[in-house]
Amino acid sequence: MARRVRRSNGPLDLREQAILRAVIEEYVATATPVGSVALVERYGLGVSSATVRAILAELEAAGYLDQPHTSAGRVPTDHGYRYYVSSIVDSPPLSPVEELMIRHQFGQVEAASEHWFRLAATTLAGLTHAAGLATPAKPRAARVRRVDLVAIQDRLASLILVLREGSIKQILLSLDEAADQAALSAAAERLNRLFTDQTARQIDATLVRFDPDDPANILVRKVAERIARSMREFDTALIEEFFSDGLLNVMEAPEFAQSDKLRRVFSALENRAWLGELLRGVASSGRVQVFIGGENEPPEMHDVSLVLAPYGRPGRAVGVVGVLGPTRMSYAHAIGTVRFVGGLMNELTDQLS
Amino acid sequence: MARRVRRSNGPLDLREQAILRAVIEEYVATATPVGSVALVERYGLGVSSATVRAILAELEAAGYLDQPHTSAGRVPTDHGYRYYVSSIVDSPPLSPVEELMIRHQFGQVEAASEHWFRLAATTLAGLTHAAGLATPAKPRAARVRRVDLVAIQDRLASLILVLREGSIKQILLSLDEAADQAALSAAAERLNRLFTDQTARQIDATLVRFDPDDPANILVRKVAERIARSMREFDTALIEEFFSDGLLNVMEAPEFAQSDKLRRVFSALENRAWLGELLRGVASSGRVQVFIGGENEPPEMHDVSLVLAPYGRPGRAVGVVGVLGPTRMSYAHAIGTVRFVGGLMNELTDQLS
DNA sequence: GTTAGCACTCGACACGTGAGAGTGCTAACT
DNA sequence: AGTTAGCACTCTCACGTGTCGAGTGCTAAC
Repeated sequence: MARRVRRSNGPLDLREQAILRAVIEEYVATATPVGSVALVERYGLGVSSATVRAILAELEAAGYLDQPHTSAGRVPTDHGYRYYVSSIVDSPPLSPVEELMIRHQFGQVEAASEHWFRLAATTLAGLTHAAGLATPAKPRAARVRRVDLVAIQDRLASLILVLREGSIKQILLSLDEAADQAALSAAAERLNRLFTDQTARQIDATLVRFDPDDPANILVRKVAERIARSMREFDTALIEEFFSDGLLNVMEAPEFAQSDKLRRVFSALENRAWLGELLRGVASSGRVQVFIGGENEPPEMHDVSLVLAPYGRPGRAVGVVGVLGPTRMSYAHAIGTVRFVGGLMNELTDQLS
Repeated sequence: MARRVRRSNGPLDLREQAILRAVIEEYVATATPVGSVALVERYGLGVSSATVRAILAELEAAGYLDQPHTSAGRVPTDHGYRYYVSSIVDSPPLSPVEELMIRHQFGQVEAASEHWFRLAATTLAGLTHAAGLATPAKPRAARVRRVDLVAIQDRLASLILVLREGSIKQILLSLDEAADQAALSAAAERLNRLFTDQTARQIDATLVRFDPDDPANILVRKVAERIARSMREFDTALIEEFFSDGLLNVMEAPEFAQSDKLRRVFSALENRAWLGELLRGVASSGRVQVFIGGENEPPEMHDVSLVLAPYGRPGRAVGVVGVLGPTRMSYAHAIGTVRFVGGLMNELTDQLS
């Protein structure tokens, strides 16, 4: 008699929490539905399997767990994972050893900032055994750091445009009339004097005041217009670049062993609109965020989770690093790792102005 | 009576060739072992299935075909594919429509040469429904095109090194003593005067003649050494970068549907030593090359084939583009496409000096 | 409120069977 | 001599069946 019935849908009591955690951890480790007996055996809960069964039934009724079929163990739902994740906001950080290893890897890469974000993705992939994701830090509005012009042929020049925050663009220019390296260098010098630290909008404003009849302005104007155009493109792009590594790690998870689910996930990643919106949200939130299975809008992403952290300087230049893994993922570890790598990227980008 | 027996292991006669081709084309199309009946039905060979069977048995004995089990149809061996490939050296080129599409795509990319090779990989992946591969054109010995120094903080500067053939490196420099932008610009100017078009070796030679006691030389020397070091690293790297796209296309092939073979292929691609050697060979061969299944040394690559073409200028700067697909691949189409894209990359890199 | 006991459910696995595809061989035909 | 129809044979694959075991929910006793 006296069957346990949840008195309310209020917060879970301590024992329920413990069992939910145990189910999730066991399931994350084994990838098979977990039953009441295994639970009491491996987690020393101090009660019998029958009691655990009663609680499992409650947790299922409350939507935290699910049962693939009548006589199978329980599996966490997205809702269950969400509860679990919110209970570990203050997750244990990485071990000092791991931190040192990561810092060492970044030390190797010779301060080539345009490669940092790739390295972040690779590192995250290695540490979490999931896919690592990263975008470069993208300023809200690009500013010129340095302009250079190199002669290639008579009427062909290479424009090298270095933006603040370390992005470099190389653009081929075809000129209206021949110009030697000296002329190009002079033009570049003038461009630097005029436009260093300026945004596309500011360049446009300056150009308006140019004397259209002065022949000395022709080359400079042409290049400046090209620069402004390139910067406008850069500004309007949602994500300039997007790097992922270790997608193969995810393939190893048994839930993706054979189905083509994973392939759909990969294609969905090409959907820049959704991803861009997501990343933008994370970037402006300023903290680590977790998106679990069905919480992701595209149906293809319902079987995977994302753990994302922003880095950079809010309002100036921001990027995102994170991991993508199966919903059945070690969130505590993933969150700790992503948080640390995000912090490291903060430090690194701080060095660059 | 009078069972057909191959009189010699000389070249195949016309009918045998036709049947071998038919088997391969049918198998490439259907991915299932092909039997004698299907063959006469779909390829109007003008003989009965019994005759075809006799010939199939011969081709099998000669090593061109294989039988998964007694009562299955035939499947081409690597040897069979090799024969087929060598019989289509003068493969039909792409259709004009396809060529136009490709050119159009490259037209879109705004002459940013460091992205061309990626685009080549992406294009190849799309056209062949296999994985596209590409390396950037890598000069035998890097030469300086342009050096630039940008102040970041008091003792921190960004060195921007543009190499010929379009490669750009950004390197963070920590200075021994503070230097403002003017000082850095002056140093950069001097570096450009001294070292434009020089190799790492030539820079080293020039530095030896520097007066070690002249304080004006300190900054220039430090930067020059860093430049030379970076260029030496660049020179010794087998493949600077290696880009692949569309690995997912290969996943769609039924032979890789579930097994983890493909994962091993992916890992094998990380084996830079083998791949570097292979690419180097292709680059110096000057023509499209095909590597079929077991012809690849690493055992993980025994189920895939590579079609690779070099581009660039022999002796100066060369790169490789190509595709990776299942052994059961449409070689004629792949070869035609790879050849065309390789030629296009030739045109494009020719523009840059 | 907890626990032992028990009937019940359902997937996983092994096994057996039949259909179908494709072969090699033989004997007759051109 | 080369080609073809016919046929027995082999092997895979799909399907249905039966058994096993894990895990459950329920009930009655503690």
